[in-house]
Amino acid sequence: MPRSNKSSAFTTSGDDGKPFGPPLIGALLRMPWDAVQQHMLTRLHGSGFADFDAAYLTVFQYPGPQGARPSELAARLRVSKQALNYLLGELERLGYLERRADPDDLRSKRIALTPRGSAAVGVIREAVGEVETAWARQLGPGRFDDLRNLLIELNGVT
Amino acid sequence: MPRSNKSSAFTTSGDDGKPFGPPLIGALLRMPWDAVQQHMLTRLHGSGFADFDAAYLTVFQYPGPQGARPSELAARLRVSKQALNYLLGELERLGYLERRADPDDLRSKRIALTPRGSAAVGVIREAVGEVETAWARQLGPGRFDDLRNLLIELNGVT
DNA sequence: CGGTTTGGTAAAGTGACTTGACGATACATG
DNA sequence: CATGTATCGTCAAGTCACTTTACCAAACCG
Repeated sequence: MPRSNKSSAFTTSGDDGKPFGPPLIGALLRMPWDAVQQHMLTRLHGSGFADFDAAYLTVFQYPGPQGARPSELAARLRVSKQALNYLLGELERLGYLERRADPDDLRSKRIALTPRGSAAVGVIREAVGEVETAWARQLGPGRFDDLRNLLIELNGVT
Repeated sequence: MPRSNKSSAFTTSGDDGKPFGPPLIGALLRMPWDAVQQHMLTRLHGSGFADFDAAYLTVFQYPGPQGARPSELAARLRVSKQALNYLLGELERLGYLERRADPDDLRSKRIALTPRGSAAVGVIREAVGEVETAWARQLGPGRFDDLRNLLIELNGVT
């Protein structure tokens, strides 16, 4: 996030004496999103990846950095290529990935996950899966599928 | 947003030759959330609040800063009180709010929105409402209500 | 070929954070 | 009442994920 995990507002208090309005759609999306993020970090830190900082999650956003060129990935993540390169340097230093020469273009590089990086990806997936399981149990499986399908449709629009 | 509009990952690419998995629940929540945030900022910047930075949205998170004490708000937002105080200083300098003495506790302050601050809150609400309207039209009104209700139930759990 | 665009990087600066320390007020206990 | 302790806001210094500016080298384009 940019700064990583900080972020934003979605609805606000009533002024003065007035009662609050109901939570609006922004807050409703943000809060479970925060919960997913938090669970991913907790599981990473407890699985041998204590050096995995919240900021690095940006790089691993769907569909992940594997095989991408730094410029392309920076554009996808909407940060400058310098900012991304800083994060890639940290991740390379910690052994999560490597920047390899691209045989097809001598100017370019390709990002390759190391075994350690792939293992971290596995933990992230597990963590997300655990959250999905917990939510499915809470809502009931059919209704969780409804939620997922509605979100997929919404993402298609956005 | 922290950092402003950047943020985090939720699912990742398949390694090497394998195909990608489907978008997981994290990504599905993050993407429309980003869209809401972006629309709020766009509307603010186009409505006389060009100096409203993305970082300030943090302070206006539901249910907003009105009447809160800085320490309490910092705890709610999970940032240090120093970090919040920095943002409050900026927002006070720009005329969005004031920190007033608390008559009940001489150590404490209370945050009060200025008219300008309340106007910005109004624009934020409008912006969220516009997004809701657009999504309701896309999904159909009944299905948008379903989405909202599922999210409310999920937030009740979290 | 020569001019322009594209990919990565180095350098310097910014701003939203952090931790540490502090004085002032509130509160709890003897 | 006195005295220790917890809490409030703030100052100061440092960190780090960014940004803008500037480059060089390779690719592409006529």
